Amino acid sequence: MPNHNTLSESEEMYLVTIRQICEDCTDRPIPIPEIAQELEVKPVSVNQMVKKLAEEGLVKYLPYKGVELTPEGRKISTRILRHRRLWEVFLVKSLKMDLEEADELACQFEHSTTSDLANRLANFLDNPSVCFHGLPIYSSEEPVDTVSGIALSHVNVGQPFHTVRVDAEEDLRIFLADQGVSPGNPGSVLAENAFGTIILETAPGNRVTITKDIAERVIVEEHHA
Amino acid sequence: MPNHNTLSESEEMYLVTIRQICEDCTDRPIPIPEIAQELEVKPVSVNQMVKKLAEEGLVKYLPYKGVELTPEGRKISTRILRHRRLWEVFLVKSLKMDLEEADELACQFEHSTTSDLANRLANFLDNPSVCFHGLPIYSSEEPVDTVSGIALSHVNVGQPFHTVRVDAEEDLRIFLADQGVSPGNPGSVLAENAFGTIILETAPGNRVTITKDIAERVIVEEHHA
DNA sequence: AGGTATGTTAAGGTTAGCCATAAAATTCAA
DNA sequence: TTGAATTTTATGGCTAACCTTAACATACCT
Repeated sequence: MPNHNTLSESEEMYLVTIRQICEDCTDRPIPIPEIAQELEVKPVSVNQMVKKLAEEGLVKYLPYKGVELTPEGRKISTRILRHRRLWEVFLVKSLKMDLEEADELACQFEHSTTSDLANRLANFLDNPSVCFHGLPIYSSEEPVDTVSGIALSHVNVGQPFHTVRVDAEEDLRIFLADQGVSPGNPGSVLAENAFGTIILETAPGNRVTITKDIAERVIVEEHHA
Repeated sequence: MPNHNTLSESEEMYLVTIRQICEDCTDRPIPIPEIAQELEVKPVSVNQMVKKLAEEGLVKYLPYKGVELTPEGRKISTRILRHRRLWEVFLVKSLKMDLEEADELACQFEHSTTSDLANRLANFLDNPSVCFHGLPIYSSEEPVDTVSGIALSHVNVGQPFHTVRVDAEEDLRIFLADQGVSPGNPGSVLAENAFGTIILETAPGNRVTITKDIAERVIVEEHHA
């Protein structure tokens, strides 16, 4: 039972930093030296923090590759950003503060903000969908692309889905992307055969066959109803 | 940069505790053992904290008598209570939170709340005069010291004054206090020389030389005819 | 004066957390 | 395969706070 309510400010900083690098680029793992540069600390320090976060199940560390957020880590960083941005909106919109001061305070307040409070605040503000920087204010429902993500290898035949993440090295990611299997892209499982492969359709008429062990590394979200 | 914005949570707790005992009873000095009991710590710990608060000019300590708030300490504890209670009102009234949870959060938020923010919040809430416990929400008017206090570096030669506050880290505060430059203590400026230092007399025959950049951090009130 | 209460000082222990250097081990990549 | 990069471990330092015990010092009051 990871204790996510007790993240230090520093842990939150690391998490959010990773999250934001993730968002800028795509889903590649973030190398430790890159995080170190961003936060202006030595790589070894990042290494330790990453180890800590990994123990808490918030990131997945692939040595020599980099760091990526687990669904849990993604959820938490999402929550942090949601809370910050809600406060920002409140401070700017309701209290007419300067954006810059508001951001600073929002960051402070976030540390003491429970999900319940955030929901109340969101409601009070008429559930804004973006902050004053134009960045999204995620819903309190766990953001689609994360919590409900499951491995493609576990998706039933006939099930439509869209890809959320591809846990693989660059070559494989590019190969899959070429076939239409990349974050955001929809698809459906046409069939599953006896040789440990599954057949997808990633666009009308565009069929792709991949092995199950590759499918295990493709995280998708199923389309329901 | 007043030292007063950088009180630790514990310092705030002590200050508010003293304040509240003061309000219950009248203006008698509060004995240290009483504070110790209230906060469930040993008297010696209170002694140290009181010493610290006294150095910062927030309380006046009368050995064997007790502690009382200085105007500055009163002002700060007032501000803390104001901020807490404003948050309480916002959380309960606008966000419909339970009073108990609201109080807890209000206490957290108060630590990051600037006067400016509090004023905006008060305004937003139509300047409530009591919180949900029926306790007063003090106004933001802050008299005395702030207005009349000026940096010792700006005091003219010959001018008598008394020290109001020393905006400095502990070592320097102690050093200055040893020389007679501490909140409440009088003095006068004897001379100013070409080396960027000034000479004070803090007691008959007791002369002190300090640099101007230190003097900049000593806030005093001038004695006018 | 003498006991009790209170104050003071010195020294140390604790918690919580971060970051760093150095050196050894491993992996990567040309 | 070999040098460069990366990782890991072990150690240490540092900040910021707070609280405590022990021992000594002082004041208060009868």
